[in-house]
Amino acid sequence: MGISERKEREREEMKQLIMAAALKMFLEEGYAKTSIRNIADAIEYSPGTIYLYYKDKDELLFEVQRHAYNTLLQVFKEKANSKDPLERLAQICKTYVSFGLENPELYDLMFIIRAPMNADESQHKSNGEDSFKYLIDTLATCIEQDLVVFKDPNLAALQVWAMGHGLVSLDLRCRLKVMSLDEVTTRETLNRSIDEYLSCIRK
Amino acid sequence: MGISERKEREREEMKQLIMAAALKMFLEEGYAKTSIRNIADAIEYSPGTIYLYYKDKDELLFEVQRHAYNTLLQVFKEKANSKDPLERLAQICKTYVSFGLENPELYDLMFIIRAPMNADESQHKSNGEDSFKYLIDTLATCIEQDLVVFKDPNLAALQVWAMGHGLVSLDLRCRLKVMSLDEVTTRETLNRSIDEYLSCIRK
DNA sequence: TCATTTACTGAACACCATTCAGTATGTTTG
DNA sequence: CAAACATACTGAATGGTGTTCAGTAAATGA
Repeated sequence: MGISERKEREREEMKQLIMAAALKMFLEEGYAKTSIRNIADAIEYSPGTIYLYYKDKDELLFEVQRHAYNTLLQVFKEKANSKDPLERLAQICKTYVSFGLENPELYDLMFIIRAPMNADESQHKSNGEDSFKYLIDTLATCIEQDLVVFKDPNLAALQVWAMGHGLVSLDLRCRLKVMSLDEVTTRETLNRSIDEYLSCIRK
Repeated sequence: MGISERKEREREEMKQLIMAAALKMFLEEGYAKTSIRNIADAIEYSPGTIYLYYKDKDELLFEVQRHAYNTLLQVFKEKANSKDPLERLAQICKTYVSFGLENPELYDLMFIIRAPMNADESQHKSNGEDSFKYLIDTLATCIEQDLVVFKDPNLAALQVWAMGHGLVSLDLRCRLKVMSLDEVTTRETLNRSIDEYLSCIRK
């Protein structure tokens, strides 16, 4: 009997419907300003229904994050695929920063917002791991070929990520105001910082 | 007549009372979980009273931030005051990271939380500027004495800050889970990253 | 002493996330 | 086919939130 299969499929479709609406509204209005009621309104169901598919608002955010991490990985595979590992590393960094600046709300959901990485310990390792692995692998190749000053790919990846995330998140949180540079140059400033940093770690 | 002076003083004391209670509760419970009602309860006033002294919850947060930035600057002056500019730079970085790890809630309020830097454009330049200037000055001295690879103190400060902030905020948001290192070594890992980075930018 | 200003209250408003008794529909079983 | 059961969904209710504002009581000034 294919009924239970159909039910399962319908359930998955419903989860997708909710997730898509949530994503859209998170991006347009931000996580905090998007209420379960709003999402329910948007998909023309009652608020209670959403709780039949997601435990709470955080679980919904978690689902959206998973989606976003996959997106980032896809972008990496598209725009950071040079054969030359050093070049690829540069592409990864530039792509990461562009991604953050062009999708500020999405970046927020992925890397800055509090919930739900803190509470829920179990599953999250898998979340975003692939994108991070993409960076680690590239750095491992760089290290193998003796192109960078690093020795441990993990530590190297942490450092590179920290630099990228630091630049993007300081900008998104308007902490670059203290530097008083006009908006047009913000992006250029960040890119120059990345370039300077990369030339530092190059051997 | 000293009445208006006394009133002014009393007003300032009341603002301090509210701010102190807010800070305490922000640190203990976090910004989001601290309600105006809770603060009012703590100081034994009605919720409405708080709005006679602060426009809204964000303005209260802003006041707390101002306080926190001053604290950070004091810590810098205490623990990062070596005569040798390179040494001082290292001290600043280490102090910054320690400050973040030891005061996670405070760090959150200062650098990660959304409100209110975004909305309110006017005053915030002054906020935290002093601490940033402390870093810029140190880097300017390093550049003068040709000790680092940088040329522009502003860009240099941005990069150093980004690295520090990146490391701390990724840790606070549990994004280092992807690296699966035991807790004891987290701090050591961050310190080693800082050291490695500093040796990169040294000439 | 009396009018006015000031400080404060706390109920009310419009939201929020979440729960759950109740309903209505789809599915399985006798 | 009908009755029993399972599933999907509703929407009102609970206990919270930030914020406002009419009303009160005390301090001040005339």
